Amino acid sequence: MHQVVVLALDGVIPFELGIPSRIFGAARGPAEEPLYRVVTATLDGAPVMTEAGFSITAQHGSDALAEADTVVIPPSRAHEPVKERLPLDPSIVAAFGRIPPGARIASICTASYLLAAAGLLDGRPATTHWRESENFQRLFPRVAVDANVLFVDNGSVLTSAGVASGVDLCLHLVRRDHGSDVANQVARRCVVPPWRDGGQAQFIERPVPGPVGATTAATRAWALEQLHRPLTLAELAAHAGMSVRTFTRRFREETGVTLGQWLTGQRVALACRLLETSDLAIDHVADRAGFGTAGSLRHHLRHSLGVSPAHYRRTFRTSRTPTATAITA
DNA sequence: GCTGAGGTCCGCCAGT
DNA sequence: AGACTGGCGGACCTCA
Repeated sequence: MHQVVVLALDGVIPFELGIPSRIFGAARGPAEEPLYRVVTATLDGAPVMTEAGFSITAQHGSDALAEADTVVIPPSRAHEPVKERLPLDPSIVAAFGRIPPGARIASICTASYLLAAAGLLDGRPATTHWRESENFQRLFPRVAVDANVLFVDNGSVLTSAGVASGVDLCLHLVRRDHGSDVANQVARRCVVPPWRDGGQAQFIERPVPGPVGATTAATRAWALEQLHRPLTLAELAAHAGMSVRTFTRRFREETGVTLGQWLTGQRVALACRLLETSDLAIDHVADRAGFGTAGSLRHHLRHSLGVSPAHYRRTFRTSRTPTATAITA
């Protein structure tokens, strides 16, 4: 079973600490079987004092990280030395070293400081609590900070904005692993919205070409300008100066997804932006985002976000407020 | 929801 | 020998 390890560091904030076990723990398969095992660990297995003044006793030490498929780090006081430009505590570095190479690592709120200090966010987009974004960007110029999103998914490394966006992040991971239906059920069980209303982008998915030096990066950037028209594998391979086979292989290695999945993800994101910011008819949105028909757009939007285009637009537009940025705080 | 055409993905394998 | 490339073909997916 997929194992989620929540790493509770000294001074952890109890609210965020509880989010992963609540969300992942509520995910059920067709026969009501749990889909995740969630365990909480501390660095040495000893109790830690929370930011709320009570201590918690976890049943695992950082050795549990070696068995993790997903590691979630809630915010704590542990990032304070990083803000003073001190190196990451060796015990945290050692704990990170135990995480298997294939595992995902996700931070909630200011825990993104720890991921950045460990170099996991270099050259990648990320987010953090909006009040910290300026300072974060100053400390980590190699990270592309976006304070206007609820979370950023880089495939194996994920960051979320303040506090409750941890819920959105965990729901996103459930959706990624098991689809919208399971994620929506979790949301219903936990009485939270399956996706968040708000005056800012709901999420971004691999928004920029991947690692620096990636050989398909220029072609991906080029493709982003051409989303409105049909793009074929052969055409993109030719643009990259590779055979179709090599391009397919490189693309998978560099992005973690296939070309088709990536294109669909980018087109869904573009359609969402058009739905949010324009009054274009649905079939015009479909056309501009490169979906052949409105039916195709509907299919993909429902698959990715669990809602229809009209529903998405209605929710987003009616909830927009001038103080929207405060919603993620 | 079904269907057929065309596109995509990826294991396999030979060539460099 | 080992790494990389690219063609082939069958399974699978997407779209209208």
